[in-house]
Amino acid sequence: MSNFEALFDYIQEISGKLLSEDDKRLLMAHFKPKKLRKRQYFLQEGDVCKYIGFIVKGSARTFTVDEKGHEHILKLSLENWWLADFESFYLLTPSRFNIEALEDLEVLQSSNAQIEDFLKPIPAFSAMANVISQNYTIANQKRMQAAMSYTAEERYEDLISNYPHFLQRFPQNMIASYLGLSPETLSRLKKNSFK
Amino acid sequence: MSNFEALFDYIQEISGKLLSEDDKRLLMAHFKPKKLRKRQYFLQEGDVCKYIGFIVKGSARTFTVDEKGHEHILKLSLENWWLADFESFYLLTPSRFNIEALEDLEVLQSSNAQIEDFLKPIPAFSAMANVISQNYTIANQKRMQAAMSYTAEERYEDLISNYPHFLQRFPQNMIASYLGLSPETLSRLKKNSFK
DNA sequence: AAATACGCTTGATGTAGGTCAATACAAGGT
DNA sequence: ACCTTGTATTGACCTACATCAAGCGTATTT
Repeated sequence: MSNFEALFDYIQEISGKLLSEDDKRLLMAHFKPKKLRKRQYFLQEGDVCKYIGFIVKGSARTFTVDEKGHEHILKLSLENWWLADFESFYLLTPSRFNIEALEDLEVLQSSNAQIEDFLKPIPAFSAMANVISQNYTIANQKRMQAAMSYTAEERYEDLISNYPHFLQRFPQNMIASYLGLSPETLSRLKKNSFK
Repeated sequence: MSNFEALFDYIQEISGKLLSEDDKRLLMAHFKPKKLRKRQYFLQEGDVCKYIGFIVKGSARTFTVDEKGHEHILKLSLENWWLADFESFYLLTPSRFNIEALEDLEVLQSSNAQIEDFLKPIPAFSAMANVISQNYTIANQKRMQAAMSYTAEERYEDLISNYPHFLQRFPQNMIASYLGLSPETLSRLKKNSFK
């Protein structure tokens, strides 16, 4: 038995609507619990992202590998976040991203086709989908602006104030990559900001 | 009389659905034509973005000004694109962005409240909204990845292949800012890639 | 038609942050 | 308990790109 309550609570909170017992049954029938151990991949570059996952427990990173072999983390994800490469998921194209568990991971996953099945019948779910897509658009806009206008130090301070728990959950080299910095630079930057 | 046909065509093409005559009347009643001359602002930093605009003719830039007074262009927009700071528009918070006409601009604009009025009644419109939000998410993901993983030159080549018409419509210094480069760097970069 | 502003290029110089390498320590696996 | 692997720090050096400044051609403005 897996924790569907986390998913139900999440949908109800984000959408501001209640789920009926039928809704819940429908969700339980279409979302499958899946466990990944640390280091396992939820998605590998080149594969189509067939599933979207809701994180019940654990953490993950979404990253690319460039031609020089360097990794770039685009997203760090925790409990109550969705896990997917949306481009690949929506368009069914091969993904350029890897998604890897950073801690043992429990997700509830569902396929593109199945999601369509309850977008219409469950009003709370489609309301949630709309809110999320708004939030994503906003977050992306902010992140893009930060990447363009802020210095490394400002971006780090931004992270501290917006996602303070990241510092506890993710090692510093992951944070550095997420900020677009080398681990050395982040280390130095922290030292200087403390004097 | 203004060109609503462009808007109708756009909605129908993106959504894959037809608009009824009633739909069209509803849209015409709620979207108002607005003209801006080159250099005029569609949105100013600090104001709430009350309107979303559909560009019928012309072009615009969305940019921020940092504390050193430097401008950073986040978006360049042309015909058949939507114009808004979605964060401000959705949440009704003061915007950090400016949106300025780069050429004489004709838009069809509507307020947040009015948009809600036809999200439900016009199926083609809500289908379009969903597709657009998907496209935005995808485009943002790509852009973020490009900003993190690519060099200046790669980003420029990316732009050439994805938006070749940008080079005709926007001056080079705007392109540079959009790519996160100084105008001098872009100029040099072009010279080198031609040998 | 003159005056002004704007956009592009080129050169000289500056700097934020990357790369490489060494060390130290903590954590997991067997 | 040992060995391996991952993570953080620090120093020396490097590079991509920014900044500053000057010159030039082409639009705009008056």
